[in-house]
Amino acid sequence: MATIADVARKAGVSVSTVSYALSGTRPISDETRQRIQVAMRELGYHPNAMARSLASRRSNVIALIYPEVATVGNTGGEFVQAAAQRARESGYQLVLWPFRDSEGKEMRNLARQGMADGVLVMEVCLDDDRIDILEAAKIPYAMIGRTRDVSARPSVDIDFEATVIGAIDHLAGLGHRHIAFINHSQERIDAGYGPAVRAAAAFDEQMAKRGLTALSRACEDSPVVGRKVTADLLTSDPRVTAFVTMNELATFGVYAELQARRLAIPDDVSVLGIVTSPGVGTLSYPVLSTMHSPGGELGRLAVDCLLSQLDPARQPIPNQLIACVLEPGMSIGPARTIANVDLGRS
Amino acid sequence: MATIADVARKAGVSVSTVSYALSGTRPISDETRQRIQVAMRELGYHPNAMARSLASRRSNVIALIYPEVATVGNTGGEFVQAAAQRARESGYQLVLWPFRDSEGKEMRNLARQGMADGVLVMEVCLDDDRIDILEAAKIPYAMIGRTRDVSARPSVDIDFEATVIGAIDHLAGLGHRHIAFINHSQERIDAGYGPAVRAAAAFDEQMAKRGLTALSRACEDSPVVGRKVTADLLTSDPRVTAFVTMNELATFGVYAELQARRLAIPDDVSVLGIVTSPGVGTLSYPVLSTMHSPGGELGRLAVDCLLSQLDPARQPIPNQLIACVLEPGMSIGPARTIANVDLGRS
DNA sequence: CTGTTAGCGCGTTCAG
DNA sequence: CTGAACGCGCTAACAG
Repeated sequence: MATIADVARKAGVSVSTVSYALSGTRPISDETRQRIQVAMRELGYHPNAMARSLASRRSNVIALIYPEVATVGNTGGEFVQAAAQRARESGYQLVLWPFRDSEGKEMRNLARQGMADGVLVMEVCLDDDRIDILEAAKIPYAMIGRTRDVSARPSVDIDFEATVIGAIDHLAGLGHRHIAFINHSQERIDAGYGPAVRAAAAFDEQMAKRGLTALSRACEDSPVVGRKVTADLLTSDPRVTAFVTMNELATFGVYAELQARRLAIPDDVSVLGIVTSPGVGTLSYPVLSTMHSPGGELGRLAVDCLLSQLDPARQPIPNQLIACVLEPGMSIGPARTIANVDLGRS
Repeated sequence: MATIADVARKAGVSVSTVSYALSGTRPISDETRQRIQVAMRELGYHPNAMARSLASRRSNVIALIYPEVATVGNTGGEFVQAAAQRARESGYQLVLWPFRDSEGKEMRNLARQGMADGVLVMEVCLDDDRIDILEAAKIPYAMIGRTRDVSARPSVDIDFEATVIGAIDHLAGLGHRHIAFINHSQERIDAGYGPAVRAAAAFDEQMAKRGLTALSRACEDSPVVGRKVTADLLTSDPRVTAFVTMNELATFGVYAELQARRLAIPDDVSVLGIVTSPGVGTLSYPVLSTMHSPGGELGRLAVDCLLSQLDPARQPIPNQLIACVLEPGMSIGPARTIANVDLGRS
C-alpha cells in the first residue's frame, strides 16, 4: 500500500502539499496538482481511512442503532438502504449497531471509542433512555421517531397527523361516517410506541372534529387477531362502512372476515391501510389501497439531520415530519347507506 | 477523552502494560491488572478505535455490500440483523456499502482505504465481476450465493437442491404426480440469478428422477402475472394438482386464480411456497405452507466464514449450504385423482 | 512479569 | 504557494 509519503516523493513535493491537494484546504498550483495526481494514479494510492480519522479526529462514520424488528414488509430495509446511500454520497459510511432498547449504556460506550461521529436511533419510544444517555454523553444523534418532548431534539418522523387526516378526508369525502381504526397491540401502545400512540390520538381527534363516529381498537399484529377484532367491530356497530388499519398483518384478517361475511370490498366496506410498506397492498385481492411509509425519504432525511450537526457549516435541519404516500388500490369506494348487518349474501 | 497514557500514569505503569492488559496478549500480574482497571474506571477510559486500528493494521470492521433489493418480505432484514449481531459478538462491526453490481471497482477502492478488513457480498450471480475484482485485489470476502465455479471460493448459500427435494418428497408422498413450478422471471434466470437457476435445475432433475411430470414456468414477480401463469398452467395441463412457487408475489396470484376457478386449497390443489420469508405464509388464506429462507442462519454463517479467513487461528469454514425450513400451513393436502378441469363449482 | 520506544499514515500548525 | 515537523492514541517489537 502506497502512503502519502510515497506520493510526495514521486511527485517531488512534500507530504503536506499532497495532503492539501487531497483535502483542498489550501490553494495548490495547477501544475503541482497535476504532478500529484499522476503520482497517485501510478502508485495506486488510496488514502488510509484510519490514519486520516486518527489525525482529523473524525471517523466519517455514522452508526445506525438497528433494532430487531420482526415485520413483514420492507420499509425498514428501504430506510436502511436509503440512509446508507445518502451517507455515502456525503462522504460517510453507515455502520450497524444491533443494540436492543435496553442497551443504551453499551451503545454509549461503543460511541466513546470514536468509531462513529454520530448515531441514528430507530424505533424511538415516547420515553426512551437511549436519547437521555446520548445527550448526557454529548454524542451527536438524530432520532427516527420522537420522544415525548421533542422540542429541541433532532428528529425525523412520519407525520401521523397529516396521514390520518388524509385518510379520514378521503373516506369522509366518499360519505363514510362510521369508521373503524385498527391499531397495533395494546401492549405496544402502553409501551409508548410512537406510531401507535400518535396515530390513534390523531384519529380520535380528527374524527371528533368532523362529527364522525370513530371506533378504535388495539389489535395484535396477526391476521387471526385482526379477523377477530374485525368481527367484533362489525357486530358492535353494524354501521361501520370503512376500516382504517395501521397493522399490516391484521389487515389480512380484516379481509378474511369481510370475505367470510360476504361483505364485498369496496362495495359494502372500504379498507385503507396506513403506515404500510410499499407493495403490500398488491398482496391482497382486491388490491388494498394504502398510505405507505416514506422509508427512503426518512432515511435520507435522518442522515441529513445528523450530518447537519456534525458539520457546523451545514444548514441545520429542523425537526421534520413526512406524511405517508397514498398508493391507490381497489379497496375504497363510496359508503353504503344501509347497515352492513342486513346485507348477508350467499 | 482519557488516553492510554493517562491510565498508565494513574496506575503507575507503562503504556505497554496497559495495552497488554487490554488485549491480554501478554501475562500481567493480578495486582497490576487491578490497578489498571481501577484507573480505567476512574478515568472513564475507552480505547480509541481509530488509533488501535491504525497501529494494529486491522479495522475490526467488515463491510456488507448491500444491494438495492425491492422485495416484500424481510429475509434480507433478518440476514443483516443476524450478521450485525454475530459480528458484534465476534468483536467486529458491520458497515453497509450500498454498491450496485456494476460498482465493483468503487467497492474495491473503498476496501483499499482500509476501513474494512473483509467484505460480505450479497446477491451473488453465477457470473459476478465483483468476486473477480475482490480476488484480484486479494481482499478477503465471503459471498452469499455462489458463482458458477465455487470450488475454492468462500461462500454460504441456500441449499436449493435439498429444499426442492424436500418440497417434492412432501408432495409426492401425498400422491401428487403433476407438479407445477413457478420461478422468478426469465430475465433473472438469464441474468444468472443463482436461486432461479439452481432451483429450477434441481426441480426438473428431481422430478424426472422420480418419473413425475414437471411443469416449470418463469414468472415475473407480481400477483397479476402469477395469476396469468397459473391460468396458463391449469389450462395446458389440467392434471396439475400441486404448485411449488419460488416467487412470493406470484404466489398471491396463484391463490387468486385458484379461487376464481373455484378450486379449493388444498382439497383440489395444493400450494407450497419455497424460499420465502418467514411469516408470509400467514398472509394468505388458507395459510400458505412454506419453506422459508434461513436468513438469520445465513447471516451468522456468512460472518463466521469471513472471519475464519481474517483470523488464521479460527477453523476454516467450508462452503456451507442450508436448506429452507418447512413452515406448515393449510395449503397442502392429498392429490385428487380427477383432473381439476372437471371440477368447476359454483 | 514490566518498561522504552519506534512506528502506523495522515492532518495541521508554523516558518518560509 | 510550499516544506518541516509534531502529534493523533495505540501496538508490538526489543530490552530488561
